[in-house]
Amino acid sequence: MNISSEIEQFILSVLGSGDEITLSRNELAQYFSVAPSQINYVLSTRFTLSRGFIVKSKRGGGGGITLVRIAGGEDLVSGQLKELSETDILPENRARDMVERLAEAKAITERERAVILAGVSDKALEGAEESGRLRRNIYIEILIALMRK
Amino acid sequence: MNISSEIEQFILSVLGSGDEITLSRNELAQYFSVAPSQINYVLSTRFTLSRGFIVKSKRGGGGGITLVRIAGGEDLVSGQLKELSETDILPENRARDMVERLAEAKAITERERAVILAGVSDKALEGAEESGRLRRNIYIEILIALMRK
DNA sequence: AAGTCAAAAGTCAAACAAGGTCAAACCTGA
DNA sequence: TCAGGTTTGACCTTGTTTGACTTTTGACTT
Repeated sequence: MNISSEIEQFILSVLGSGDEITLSRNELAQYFSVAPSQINYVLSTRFTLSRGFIVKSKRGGGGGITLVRIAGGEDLVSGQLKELSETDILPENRARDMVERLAEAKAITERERAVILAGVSDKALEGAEESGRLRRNIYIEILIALMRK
Repeated sequence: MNISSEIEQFILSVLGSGDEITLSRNELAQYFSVAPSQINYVLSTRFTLSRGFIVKSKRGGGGGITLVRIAGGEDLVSGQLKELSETDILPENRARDMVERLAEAKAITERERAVILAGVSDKALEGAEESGRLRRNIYIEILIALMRK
């Protein structure tokens, strides 16, 4: 496993089932012997909004970084549908984050998560023209199905 | 024996009776003194779905290639995978039948059924070239996801 | 109250570390 | 001989790690 993922796991384990944690970028970087900016990398790739986190930070003496896990909104699904109505294409990364978000919020089960991720993966769509548009279509249909259940 | 077959045998012997192995493309290539892309050749000719393997990979630092041997073909899911490995296209009505069979056998839940049907529906794939091939791809990925859970 | 400064955190691009693709060259057995 | 499988290498894409430089902020002077 790479260091970024270890740091992610570490943060998640300290967070436990809580929904907020404050940490020091420099301390964390030192603890893992990496460049401080690596912490930013971890935050921006692993603790994104679409994965259900908000990152707040303050610079200067006594500053720090706070991660907040946001509660699963009741109609995340229709929120995502609305979100999709405003774009033409859906890149794989973004789709993945959206699905993770549903899982995070317990709007879907582990298995459903795996199934949906598989269905909108680059692998599944490989060879297709305009895969971004297609992925959006597929995901929209899936969201509609979820909403009806 | 050619080098590709030797590499195949080597991988199989390391895999032994296990059903999963992770390897490094570069290391393996170096070990056999071949071009790294030869490993891709071996994977794509020897470790195919129809021979009972799925290949996953990740690029970048900490990346690697994982081979998974799929179950012998007793259960419905791997049976369907095998079935699909023998065709190029999957029309919507046939996909629907296959999904219904899974639901019938309780291999998937009601919601999973709805999600999968949505994902492989004509509606979702509307506008795509070669929707039959695409649908087959998507359904294969979904089956693989189901199998791994 | 204003100025200074060190202690945070942020940004960004380059380097590094995988794996992927594709086509040309190369074998080899009917 | 020649078609099909094999081997190689040049170039591509994605994900990670590092470091130099910038910005913000609170505490401490004056």
